[in-house]
Amino acid sequence: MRAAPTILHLDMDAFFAAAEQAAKPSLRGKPVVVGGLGPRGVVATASYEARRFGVHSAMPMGQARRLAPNAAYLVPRFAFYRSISEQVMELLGRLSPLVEPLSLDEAFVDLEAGGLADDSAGARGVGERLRADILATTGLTGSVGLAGSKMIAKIASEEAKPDGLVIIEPGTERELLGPRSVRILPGVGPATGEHLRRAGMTTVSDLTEAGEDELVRLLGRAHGASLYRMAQGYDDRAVVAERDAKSVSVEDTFDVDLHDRVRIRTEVERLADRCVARLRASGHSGRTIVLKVRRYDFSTLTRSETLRGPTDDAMVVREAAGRLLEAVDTTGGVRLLGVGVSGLADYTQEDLFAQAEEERAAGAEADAGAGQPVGGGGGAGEPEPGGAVELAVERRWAPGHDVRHAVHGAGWVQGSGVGRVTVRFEEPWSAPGRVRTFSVDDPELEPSEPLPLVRKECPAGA
DNA sequence: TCTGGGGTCCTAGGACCC
DNA sequence: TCTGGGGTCCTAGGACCC
Repeated sequence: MRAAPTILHLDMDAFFAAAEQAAKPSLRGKPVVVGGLGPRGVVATASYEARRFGVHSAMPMGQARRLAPNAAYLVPRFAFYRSISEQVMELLGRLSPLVEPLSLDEAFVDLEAGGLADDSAGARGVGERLRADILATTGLTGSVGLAGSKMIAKIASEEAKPDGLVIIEPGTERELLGPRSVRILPGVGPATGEHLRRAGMTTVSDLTEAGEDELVRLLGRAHGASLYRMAQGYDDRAVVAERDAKSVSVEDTFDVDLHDRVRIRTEVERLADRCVARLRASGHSGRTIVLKVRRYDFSTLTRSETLRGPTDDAMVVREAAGRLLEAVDTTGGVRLLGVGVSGLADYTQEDLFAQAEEERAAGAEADAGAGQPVGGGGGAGEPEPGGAVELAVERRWAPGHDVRHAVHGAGWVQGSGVGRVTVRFEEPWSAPGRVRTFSVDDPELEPSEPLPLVRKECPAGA
């Protein structure tokens, strides 16, 4: 809590969808929906044009398609969004050493620590300059909230959306929050909101009137106490630059439920391998292996096992996940499987060698007991069940992905099916382009990298 | 065409230890 | 000698966030 609004919250506007519109001139001003395109996909981000049809994040894709049948539907391209995000975070880093990213498109910045602003007018100047710089370097808009605390800065950026800046002056928080729904407070989601409503509390001032004891009784120690403070506009959480990862996990939802135990087992092993790859890439090893299973009826369970020491050995994680799976009833079918590792330790070379040996020994004991050694021959090179070729084609020509054609130049996949792929030829800085259709195995067509959204350093006079 | 994927934090009970 | 109290670790589940 500070006397000047020097905590800045930046939130990029409809980030994934806006990035796609910036890359694809023909989509500007049109409804765009980014998300999973499979039968069980959900919306990640909807452009403002699509939101007018009622489409929003986390909505099932099928529902979005009914609401906005003429929108463009695209799969997310995380590597592309990450590269834009890095440019934005770099700009934030120029404002202060204290930058706390919350996701690819959101961050807190402590302007006081940066020494660039110590009052309201200064903060506004920094915020407006930041928005201009973001637009100039990425071609995208972001909204800025400025306040004396994280919570209020975040509420301010929400009010500023889209493409705006809002300052909430310290001292005005309580009157601002009082009449608002409890749902604007961080940590109040559907369940807590409903809980509070049943207790007769719908606005923030209802919470302050109820008092801390009542909220603690209703919601538990930590949640109740923190909610009471938030409701009074009191929030002294610091902006924290570096936070250590606590877990790494991967999960897959399958287009159709899995029933075959053998198939389920191989999927778990695949997930274990992917999880370990991510774990190692992050420079960690971990001690607790978690298996997640979502059944046909959406009921979800987790089973975990803690090893004697941290590991980043794929076989160790596979075997642990496999043991956990053996104790799970999968009759009726499985819609999602996940494998995670928590209890992370920093990776060190010596540890790993010694621990791998130790776990191998422990694994051998366990196998002897269970009588179920992991079969040889399993692994990445195994033939896929039917549809592998179609799947590869789908991935290669996924909607929204960039391509290059030997004659027509740069473009992106608008759609594909029955052996054809439709490409729109345009670049971020060109006029909307025209569409052409090719065979999926046209030798002149190949996938390519995203183009920068803003043209670098044009030669003089351009 | 009903519900993604990657995380964080909290609670609660039992085991175990002092 | 019929029943304490606190701390930590582990497991499972749930709420929430983007």
